[in-house]
Amino acid sequence: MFKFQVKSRLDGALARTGVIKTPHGDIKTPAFIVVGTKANVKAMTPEQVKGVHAQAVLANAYHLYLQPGHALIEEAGGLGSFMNWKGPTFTDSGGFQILSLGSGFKKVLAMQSDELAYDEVIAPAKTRHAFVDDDGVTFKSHLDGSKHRFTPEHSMQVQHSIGADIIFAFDELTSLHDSYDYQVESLDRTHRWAQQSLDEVKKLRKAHPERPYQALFGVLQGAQYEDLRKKAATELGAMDFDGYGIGGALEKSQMGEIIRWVNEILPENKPKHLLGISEPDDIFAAIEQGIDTFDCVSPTRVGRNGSVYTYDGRVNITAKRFEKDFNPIINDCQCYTCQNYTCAYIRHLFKAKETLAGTLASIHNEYFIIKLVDDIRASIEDGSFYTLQKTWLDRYYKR
RNA sequence: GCUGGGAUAGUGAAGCGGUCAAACACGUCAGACUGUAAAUCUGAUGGCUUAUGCCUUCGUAGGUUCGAAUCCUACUCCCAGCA
Repeated sequence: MFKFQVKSRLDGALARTGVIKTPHGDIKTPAFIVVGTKANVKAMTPEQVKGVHAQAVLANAYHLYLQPGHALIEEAGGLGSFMNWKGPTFTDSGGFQILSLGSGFKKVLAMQSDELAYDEVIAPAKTRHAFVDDDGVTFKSHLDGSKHRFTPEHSMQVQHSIGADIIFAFDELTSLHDSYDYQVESLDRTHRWAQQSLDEVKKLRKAHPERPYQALFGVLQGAQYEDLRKKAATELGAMDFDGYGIGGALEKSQMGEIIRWVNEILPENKPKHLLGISEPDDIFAAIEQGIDTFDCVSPTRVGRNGSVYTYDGRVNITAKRFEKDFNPIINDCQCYTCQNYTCAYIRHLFKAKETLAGTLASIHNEYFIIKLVDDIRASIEDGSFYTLQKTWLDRYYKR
């Protein structure tokens, strides 16, 4: 069982609200999906994840394949049961690791930061852990250096074993520093892999009719190029996916535009997921252009590293000025952290390297981003989206 | 009291005649983080500063030397052993 219903739309824009129905529950969209790469949201218990009003969790097939192994998760009754998360789950295909273990680039580039020449910044072959060929990717495990190979079929089998409600086709995530010719070649490969992923998933569904339906999302690449992005939307849009993921490296300033290019072409009755994005300005831009869900490591990663969201921007809570600040991070924030702890205490925990620091900061950050998306959803329903966007972002980026 | 050993920047600790404002670690300060090789990484850290610049530092006070954190003398304090 998998279904997506659009509930309301924003006049004259692609933004909408809706519901994704999965075997493990509904997701009200737009929704922020919390990342739990290794079958846990770092530094948070599932109760805490629920407490920040997360609707779903996204794990990673590559990591779980390496450890503890997808077969074990299957034996445990699937991802949700294994990790004690009762709601909907997603898994990423492992495609992102082609970038992060391969060329090793930043995924999002701010405008002027790409002045460096390709060979000045590209990871040299000897330090790479991922190598792409036409049929798949050979990975060197980041855990022990052992060699592993992912093909579209293999990724689907792994994700089938893990058993998330929504899974992603195996794709190649290129770097913005790759040449146009390479982007063309890579996009063709990703589209072949998309078809192979789809075929394999259909086969697996047929072979295991007793299993809950796993929705498969195709992933659009094409980097910063309009023609390639539109090609991706046209070709994948014609295929029988349950939804779409928009992926790839992109220039921050282009984000909304890229999403609009593809969402104007993709079938509008299918959910669109933006992979790996959660900065507030990006969230507004994405939702405005019709994104229904997105996931990101940022709230937990940044939180564990001492950075917390406020309405006036993100701040490092470890800064000296919080030493004697006995207020919560945000005065009227309803999250567990702000309801119970002061900046001074959280700063102390970070300075003392106590693990509770990362937990409290992650709780706050996840709550903050999820609440933002919840507020945006409400603003689409009552038509105040643009007002919220302007007032919210003006304040956040004022500094 | 005697005999050894030692005192170096916020802390620990290298250095034992010049290339020393002084390695390294920790700490401190600041910054970064967008499908998690991330509880990680980067930078600064004597003062003044744009500085390949100046000033003040290696327990204290003298001395030797062109030149001393490094050698000598005295003193102060610390540690160990012996009385």
